[in-house]
Amino acid sequence: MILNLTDVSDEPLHSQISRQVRARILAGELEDGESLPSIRKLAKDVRVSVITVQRAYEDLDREGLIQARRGKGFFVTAMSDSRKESLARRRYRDALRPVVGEARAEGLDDPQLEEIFHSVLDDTSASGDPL
Amino acid sequence: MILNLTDVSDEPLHSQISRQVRARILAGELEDGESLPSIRKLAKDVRVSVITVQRAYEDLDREGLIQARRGKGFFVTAMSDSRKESLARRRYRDALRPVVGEARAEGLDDPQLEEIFHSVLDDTSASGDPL
Amino acid sequence: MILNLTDVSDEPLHSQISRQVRARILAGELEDGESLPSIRKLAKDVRVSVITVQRAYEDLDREGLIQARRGKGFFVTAMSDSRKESLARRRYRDALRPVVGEARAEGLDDPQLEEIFHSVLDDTSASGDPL
Amino acid sequence: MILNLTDVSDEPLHSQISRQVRARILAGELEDGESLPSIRKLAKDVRVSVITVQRAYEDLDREGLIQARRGKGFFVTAMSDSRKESLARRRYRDALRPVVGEARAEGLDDPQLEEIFHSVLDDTSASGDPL
DNA sequence: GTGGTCTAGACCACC
DNA sequence: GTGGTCTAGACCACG
Repeated sequence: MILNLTDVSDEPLHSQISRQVRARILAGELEDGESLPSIRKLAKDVRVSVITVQRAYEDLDREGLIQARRGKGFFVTAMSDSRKESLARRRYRDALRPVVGEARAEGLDDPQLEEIFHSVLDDTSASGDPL
Repeated sequence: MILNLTDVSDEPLHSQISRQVRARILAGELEDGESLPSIRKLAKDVRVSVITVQRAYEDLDREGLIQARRGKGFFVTAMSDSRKESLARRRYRDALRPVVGEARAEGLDDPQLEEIFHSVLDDTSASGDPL
Repeated sequence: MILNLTDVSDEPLHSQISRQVRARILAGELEDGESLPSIRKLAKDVRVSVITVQRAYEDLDREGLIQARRGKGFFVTAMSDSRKESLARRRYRDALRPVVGEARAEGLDDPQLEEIFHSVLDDTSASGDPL
Repeated sequence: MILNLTDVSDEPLHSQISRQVRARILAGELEDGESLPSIRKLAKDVRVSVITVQRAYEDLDREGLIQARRGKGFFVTAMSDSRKESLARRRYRDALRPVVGEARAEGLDDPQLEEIFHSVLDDTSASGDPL
């Protein structure tokens, strides 16, 4: 598995890992029941400590997106597409709320918020994987 | 000055302070040239360490929103309304980009992103100060 | 023999096997002297490794519930009903003690412990095989 | 804070720690808002690694029993007594269910389950802190 | 081979 | 001082 990691970010490494794996699961790029790379293998591949990958997987496990099977490794939890979409929507909504709230507090009104939202949609629509 | 601060949050205290002061400046609630509470007074009012307020003011100073006058304290930088709006727009845009990027990576398409964006606009429009 | 096994559980597979076989022996569902499925057959039936079944049988052997006869496989040890009951009581008691101890440490008093105990008895009395 | 830890148990150290701290919180022995020993201090006191204590606190934090305050340490979350009791009841109930289920599967009937339950209550009622 | 736990030691941001 | 993150290396149970 290929991940884009950087240590010049505020975001902890384990969070970068879990975020990117989560995106692939929710987007359906990883099939239900598909096995994830083992902790050790992924750690080696992306050049981080075993524990860092472990924390990332732990987080996804707690979210219910992946499951550890004894002695076999981690596997993508079976979920309906609508369940995946629902999770993605909730995450997006939760992330959006404070952004909109702060922009409003800084004096922007709804038409402005909309206009800029659309320009961001357009700017980024054609780009490759943004993670 | 009244600020809503909490120490059970991921956001550092100094950042909570600078964010709320910044919002008032950009929203025009603090007049150009108006003096800000002294570091010591604000620290006392909001019950945080002097150094925490200092750090918040430093951040705003670096952004150019406030200016220190030797021996007299900090003052709101004179800025045109369009300049303020431009700053707010840029901040909003920069905050929005990764949120939209991640939601797209998780499989949401533009109509979904729009729909949820509007529902967030509606949900939060009538609320009080969201900071 | 039909067993309910899952590898997404904290309980090791071999322990799930030995637990379910043990229950059938103590409940009298397996006759004294009855032969158990061979290690290989059971492993095939329930889709686990031979070594996993082996380990389960070893545990039961050590407990004296089953006995290996050279070249013939494993057989249920002959035991009186009262002996079986006594073993079941002891296991239950040993499992109960820490549960009660922890609940007490968390502030529950005896009437509460009793009330919840009875509600659990009622809740689960009509259920099917709980293993 | 004094904790009873043993490394000859199946239970991981961090779980022993969180379990004992949890019991004190739910039993009301630690007041709302009271500060817990710092991770480093407790680690030193009970002679385990800093990380082991950190995991224990992390678990309690996720359960909502304690909260980290930036730069100040961990504090007991304010909770009503009924909330505490409710949490203790749920934990007890969840722990009880599989114990009763297994005993039933091993052939014990309700009068037997009750009788032994009461004998366990009596046996352990006068004992000191069982953790 | 797999994940789970624990260790010692380090650096960072925050207060 | 505090907690948060990361590292390298170890041992264990499980399959």
